Amino acid sequence: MEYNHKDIEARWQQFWKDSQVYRAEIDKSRPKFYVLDMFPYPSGAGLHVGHPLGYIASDIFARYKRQKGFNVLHPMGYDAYGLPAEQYAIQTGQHPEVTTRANIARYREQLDKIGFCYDWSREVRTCDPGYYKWTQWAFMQMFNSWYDRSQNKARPISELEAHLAARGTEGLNAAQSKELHITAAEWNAMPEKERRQALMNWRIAYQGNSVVNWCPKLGTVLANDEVSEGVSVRGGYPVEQRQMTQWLLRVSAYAQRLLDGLETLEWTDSLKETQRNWIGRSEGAEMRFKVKDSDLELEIFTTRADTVFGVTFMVLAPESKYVQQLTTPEQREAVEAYLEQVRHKTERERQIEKKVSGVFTGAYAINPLSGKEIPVWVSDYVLAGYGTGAIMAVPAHDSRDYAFARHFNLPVVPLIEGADVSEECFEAKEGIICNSEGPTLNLNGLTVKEGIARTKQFIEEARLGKVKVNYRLRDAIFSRQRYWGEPFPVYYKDEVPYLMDESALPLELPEVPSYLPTESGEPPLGRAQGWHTPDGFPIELCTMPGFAGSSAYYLRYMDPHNNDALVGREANDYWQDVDLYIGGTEHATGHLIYSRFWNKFLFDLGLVCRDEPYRRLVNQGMIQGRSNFVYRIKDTNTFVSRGLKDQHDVTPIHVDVNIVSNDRLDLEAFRAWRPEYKDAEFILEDGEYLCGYAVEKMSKSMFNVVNPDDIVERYGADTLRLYEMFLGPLEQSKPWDTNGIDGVSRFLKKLWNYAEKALADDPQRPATPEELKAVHKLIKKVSADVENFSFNTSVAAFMVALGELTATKKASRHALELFVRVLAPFAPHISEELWHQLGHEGSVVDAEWPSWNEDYLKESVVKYPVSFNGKVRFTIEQPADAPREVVQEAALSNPAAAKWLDGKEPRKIIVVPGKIVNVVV
RNA sequence: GCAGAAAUGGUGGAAUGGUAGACACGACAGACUUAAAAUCUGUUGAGGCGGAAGCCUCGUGCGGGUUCAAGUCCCGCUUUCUGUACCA
Repeated sequence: MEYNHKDIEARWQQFWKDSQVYRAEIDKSRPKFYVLDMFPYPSGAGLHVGHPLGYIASDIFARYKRQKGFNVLHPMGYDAYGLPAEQYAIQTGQHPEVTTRANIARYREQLDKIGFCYDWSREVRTCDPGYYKWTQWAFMQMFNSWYDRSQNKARPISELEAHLAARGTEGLNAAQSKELHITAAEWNAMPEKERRQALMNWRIAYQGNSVVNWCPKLGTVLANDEVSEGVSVRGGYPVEQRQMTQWLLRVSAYAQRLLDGLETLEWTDSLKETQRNWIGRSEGAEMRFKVKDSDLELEIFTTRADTVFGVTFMVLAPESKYVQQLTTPEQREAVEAYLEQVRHKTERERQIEKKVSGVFTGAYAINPLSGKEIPVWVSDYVLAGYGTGAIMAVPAHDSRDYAFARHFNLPVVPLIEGADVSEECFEAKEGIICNSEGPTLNLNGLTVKEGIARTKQFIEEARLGKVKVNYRLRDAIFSRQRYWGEPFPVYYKDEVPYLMDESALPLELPEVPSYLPTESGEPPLGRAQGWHTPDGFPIELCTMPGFAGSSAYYLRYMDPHNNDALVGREANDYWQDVDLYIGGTEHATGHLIYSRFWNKFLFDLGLVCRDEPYRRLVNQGMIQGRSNFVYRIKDTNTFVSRGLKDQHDVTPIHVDVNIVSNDRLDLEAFRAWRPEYKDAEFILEDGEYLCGYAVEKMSKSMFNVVNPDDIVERYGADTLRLYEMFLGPLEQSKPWDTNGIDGVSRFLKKLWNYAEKALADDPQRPATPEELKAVHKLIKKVSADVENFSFNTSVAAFMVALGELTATKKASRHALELFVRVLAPFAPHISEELWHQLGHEGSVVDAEWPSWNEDYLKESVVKYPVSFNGKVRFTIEQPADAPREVVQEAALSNPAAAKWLDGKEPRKIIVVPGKIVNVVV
C-alpha cells in the first residue's frame, strides 16, 4: 500500500475529534503542564506558512509532555478586537463582528488541517461578552485600587479613603500622579465631586490629563508601544503630541517589580534586556533650582549630580506648566510663537529634523551650588513626559545640551580634567573632576563616581532635593476613540466618572449606524442609541485598547466557562501559571509588559496564586518569504534568464512563486498568469528560464505567499510539520523555501515502506543489536533535543535512524513501536496510524515516552585517531577522577589502543587531567 | 548612539573545547524506463598526489591570544539582522 496522507490524516483527525482525546480536566493525581501559544489576531488574509511555526513547536512540546505523563493544558483562542476589522467596517459598512467571525472560521479550518492537539472546548474570543465581562471587571478592580509603596502592593481604595479621613496625606506612601498635600480636616470637608477628583491621583485605573500620542488619521490615541519612529505601528500614519483627558493604567507603580520579576523567569536574555530597557530604570537625584526674583522653584532630575557646577542654563519642555509662569512680558511674544511652531510639528517631524530650536523665557534661575545666575530656555528636545519636564543643562558633558549651547552661544564649562570641549562634548562618565568648587561644596579631585555620591549626599543634607529612581516606563493610556473594543463600565454624573454596578456586566457593545467619529468629533459610540444608564447618565464613549483583552486570557483558559469569576480558585490552584509560552518578540514591550502588570495586580488582590504569568518563554523567528523575479528587457515583452540578464537593460518583476520550481519558471503557467504575458518571449539558458530570488517579507504584493493548505493538500500535515521544524532553529528568522520539502516527504514514504515490512515481521522475533542501537540512539537524541527546542536536529535524527534501520535489512515490530512513540509529537497522523496497526487501542498521545538503554550505545574508547608525518596520534577517554599514572596505564593497556600502538613504544604521552590521553606514536 | 543576536560549502543548516560540514535541498553520474515522472545507487568544501585502496595541504567574516587541541573560550575589529532612542 502506498502512503496516502489524505486518507490517514482525515481519518485520525476525525478520531481525535470524536474521542475528545485533547480535552484537559483537572486531575490532581498527575502533575500539570501548561503550554500556551500567543493567540492570533484573525486577519482577513488567513494564515500563511509562517504563522503555524510556533504553534507546531508548542504542539510538539505539549504532546511530548503528555507522553511523559503530564496533564497538559494546551488551549487556543482569538485576539478578536482590533483596528483592521474596524477600518474594514468603515469602508464597507459591514459590522466588524461579521468579518471577525468569518476570519475566525477560516483560521480554525486552516489550523484543524495541521493536526494540533488543542482543547477547543476552552476556546476564548476577546470580543465575546462572556469573555470581556472579565476584562471590564478587572478594570473595575483597578479603578477601586491604589498602590501602597510601603507594602509594595495594590490595596482597596476604601483603605486609602480611610487613611485620608484619619490623617490626610500624611504618612501616605503611594504611587501617584502628583504630590498632593491634604489634611484630614480638608479631606473631610471636601464635597463628593472634589474627593473623587482627588482620588484619581492614586487609582490604578485613573483618568488623567496628559500628553498623549494622537493619531489624526486613525482618530485615536495610541500607547507608546503602538508608536514607532513617530508613526503608528498599524498603518504607519503620523502621530502628534496632544494634551488630552484619558483613562490610564498606573503601570509605572509596578516598574520595579516588573524589573525584579525578570530575574525569576526562563526567558531569553535578549527579551529580558528589551524589557529592562523599556522599563528604563535610572538612579539619580531630583533637585530644585530657585528662580531669581520669584518664589518659584524649578524641579529637575539628573543622573549626573556631579555636574551641577557646569550647569550654564536650564531648559523646559514646551508643554511644561513652568513656561507660562516664568516667561517675562518682554519674551512672551517670542515664546508664544515658538510654542505655536512646536505644536504644529508632528512627532515624526520632530524626530527627523533634529534641528536645534528653542527660545529664551527671559527668566533666570540660581545654581544652588555655585550661586550663579543661569538663563531658563524652552526647547522641544526636552520631553514633558519624562522626569519633571525640565532639565539642568550641562553642555560640556551632554551632547544635546552641547548642540543647544553652541547654537545659541551659551557658555560651556568643562568639569573633567583634560577634557577638550572646543569641538565636541565629553560624555564619558569617568575622569577627575575640576572647576567644581562653590561656597558650600568642593568636588575637585574626586572621580565622577565619587562626585555623584558626594553631591547626592549634599543635596539631601542641604534639603535641595532628594535621591530618586526614575523609570522610563509610563502609565499605559487605556482609552481608544474607537468602536471595536470593550466598552468601559463607567458613567458620568456631574462630569465625574462613576463605576457601574458589577451586576451590569458584561456591558455589551451597542450597535452603531456608522463606525466613524460623530460630527462633533466624539468616538463612534457617540452614535449609539440609548447609550446611558437607566437613570439617564451618559456612558463613557471610548473603548479599551487591544492589549486589554489579551492581558489575562491565559487565566481564562484555566476556567473558561466560569460565570462567577475570571478564574475559579480550584482551577487556578491546579493550573497555576503558564509553563511554556511561545510567540514572537514583537510583543516584548507591549503585551508581555501589560500582561505581567495585570497579573501582578490580580496577585496583589489575592485573586491569582502566581506573581509571574509566564515561567518559560520561547520566541519563534519570523518566516520570511522567498520571492522570485523575472527580468523583462526594457520596452519589450521579452524575458531573459537570470544568468544572461546583465547583457540587457532589464527590469526585475516579481513573479508568483507558485509557478516557479527550484528557480525554474514554468513558461506556460507564466503566459497564463497575466493577460499581458500571453505572448511573452523568453531568452533561455540551457533550455531553461532561471528566475532571480530575494528574501523579503511574506506578502501578497511580492507574490511570495505560501499557503499551508496547499502544502497540506499536496504533501500532508505531517510533512508540513516536520519541514517547518527542519527549516532551522526555531528562534531564528529564516526564509520559507518549498523546494526542500521533498526531503521530509521522502522520509515519511520510506518510513511507511519500512513499517510495512516491520508489521509483517514475526512478532516473536526480538530486535537485533543493530536495530536496538539505532532506535535507542534516536530516543536519547530526541529526548534531549525536545527539551532544548532543537527540533531541526531531531528531524535529522529521525532520518538517520531510519537509514540505519533499513540498512540492517531487518525490520522488527519492536523497533517500529519505539520509533513511532518518539515520532508521535512531530508527525502525529502517521504515528497514530502505525500505532493502531501495531495493535494498540487508544491514541498514541497517551503512549508512554520511551527511555533509552545506554548498554545498547557503547562504542570503542579510541577516538580521533590522526596520523601525520608518519606519526599516529589518538585519544583515549578515561574516567575523570583517576590519578594520572593510572589513567596512562589504563589507556595504553586498552585493547583498542594496541591496534594503534602496533607494538611500538609511544613517543609522547599527554595526559590531560580530567579525561583525555593523547598518545603520539 | 545604545542594547541584543548572528557570520560555517551552490542553498537551508549540524557540531557537551576533541575526526568541521550531520541531515536535507540542489547539481553531476549511473540503474530502471521507448520516454518522462517517480524510485533507487554513487559523487559533491577548495587544491594536490596516486593505477587503485588511499594519502597530503588549506579551509568556519578579519587580526591577535589562551590550550596538547578553538567554528566553539578571551581581547580588538568588520559586516548583517532585530529591538530602542532627544529618557537628562
